[in-house]
Amino acid sequence: MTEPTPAYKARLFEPLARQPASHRISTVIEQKILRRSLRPGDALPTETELAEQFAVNRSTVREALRRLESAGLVGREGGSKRLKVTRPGHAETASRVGRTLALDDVTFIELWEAMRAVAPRVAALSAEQGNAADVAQLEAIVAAVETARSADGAVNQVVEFFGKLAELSGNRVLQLAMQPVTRLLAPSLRRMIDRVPQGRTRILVAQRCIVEAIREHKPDEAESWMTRHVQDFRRGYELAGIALDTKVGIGSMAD
Amino acid sequence: MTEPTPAYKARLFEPLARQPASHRISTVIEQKILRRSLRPGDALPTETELAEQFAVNRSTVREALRRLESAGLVGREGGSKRLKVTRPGHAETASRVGRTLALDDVTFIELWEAMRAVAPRVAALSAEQGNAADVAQLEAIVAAVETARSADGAVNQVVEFFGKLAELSGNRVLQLAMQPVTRLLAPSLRRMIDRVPQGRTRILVAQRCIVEAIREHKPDEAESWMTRHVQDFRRGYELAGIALDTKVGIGSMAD
DNA sequence: TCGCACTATATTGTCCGACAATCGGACTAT
DNA sequence: ATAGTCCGATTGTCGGACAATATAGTGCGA
Repeated sequence: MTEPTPAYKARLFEPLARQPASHRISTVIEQKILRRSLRPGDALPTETELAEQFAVNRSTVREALRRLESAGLVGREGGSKRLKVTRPGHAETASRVGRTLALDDVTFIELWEAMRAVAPRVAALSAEQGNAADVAQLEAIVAAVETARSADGAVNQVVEFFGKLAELSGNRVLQLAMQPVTRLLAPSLRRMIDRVPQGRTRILVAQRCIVEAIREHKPDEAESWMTRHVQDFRRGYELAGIALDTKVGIGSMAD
Repeated sequence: MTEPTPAYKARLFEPLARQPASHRISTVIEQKILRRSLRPGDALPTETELAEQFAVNRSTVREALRRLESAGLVGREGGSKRLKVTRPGHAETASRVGRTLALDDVTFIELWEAMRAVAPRVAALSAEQGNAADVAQLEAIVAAVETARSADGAVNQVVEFFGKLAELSGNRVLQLAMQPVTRLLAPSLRRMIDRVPQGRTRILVAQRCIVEAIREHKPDEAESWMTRHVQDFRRGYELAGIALDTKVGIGSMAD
């Protein structure tokens, strides 16, 4: 599946890659950025200059730039005209991951498993790191979950809760891992809340316990509460009578 | 931090978004793909046709296409000329995530925490799912780790091991989460092996135990062995005298 | 009728030159 | 200092052009 080479025929030569100039150009610039020769904030040369330096037409340069732009490696700040080197924002990367997963028809249970793996550790780390201000922010979100009038609003706040938690953990890897998962899980959560009336209050209880554990810097408690919380989510989902292998849709991709 | 508006001055109007035509075009096509009007495998119209339909110049269409190409939403199969709709490959998405993290100067400890969260669950799931053929593949990789002559070779095989494990788990979310992490962790592992001679054999022992647990369908054992394995990795790292907050570099981005 | 070489056509990658819109400054008047 | 004006630089888009080559026919031989 991951091996494109047919096993029955050893290939002597790779198909020599004659990449279009535009592609090679974007690769060169990309490398410069990844190797920090070009640093975030630096302005790129103008299109005309680049065209001269690479000795190609400006149109060719532009195609390369569009590619880098889409990769999030360059972009504009404000209404500016010049392109600058930017570091790909987490939000954008996360949304790209979400897209990949959604197009892959991942199922609820796959997302849930990821949640089960990551969320408890995130909670534990947050309990180690969190300070009073952080806890206050979490409490604000929990309050918003409670008072949200629409189910959609509540769901969004729950997503926020996890996002903030990931932020508090101080771990950008876990943060980036969690973001697409929660976003894709949101529609499922929405349906679950609709069909299981007590679901929302159970969420609130769990959140309060987690926040409490974080406030008191008890990682183990935070972790175990989060574990229970995630388990609960699945149970609610089953209770709602939705199949675990339901494909999550694109509904949540609100770029 | 996330609020660019100065607090002291309420902004009355949003900056009105004048998107370039090429950008709007790529968005339109992207939406068609995400909403499954265009499905993977479908061929896009030719550039000339698109230019006619959108009533723009071909150059403009091309810029839009480069954007989509970079997003992994369209691409070519083989040496083909026509662009086809493709689902963004996991490999590509994973490498993009890796890039984002690397440019963010994530530290060893952050990656390790992610590993700690995900890997044990992956092992457990694999133990539930794995069949004899899968186990054989894992054993092959373990053997390769043992017989690898160069340290680099061994490290690559270890990465392979985790990759295969993630594949066996049948969970594409965890698979996608794990891939960038292991790849970014590879150089650290390399250095660790260099400095801690017994590291390699410890890895082998752990891998054997994990494979054994998978063969016998014992998720709990697989999980706890993996937990120990990951803990061990960290200990080896500390033993090697490398700071836990060492930034991982771009070294592993071998696109 | 099938398979294969060969040709014609379509399509892409790149180039050239052009132009309107507008952004960044410099310079000026209030 | 602020607002108004002017100008060069830069981007976004356009139209047309051409070589290279993938694709589709087309015809030929078995």
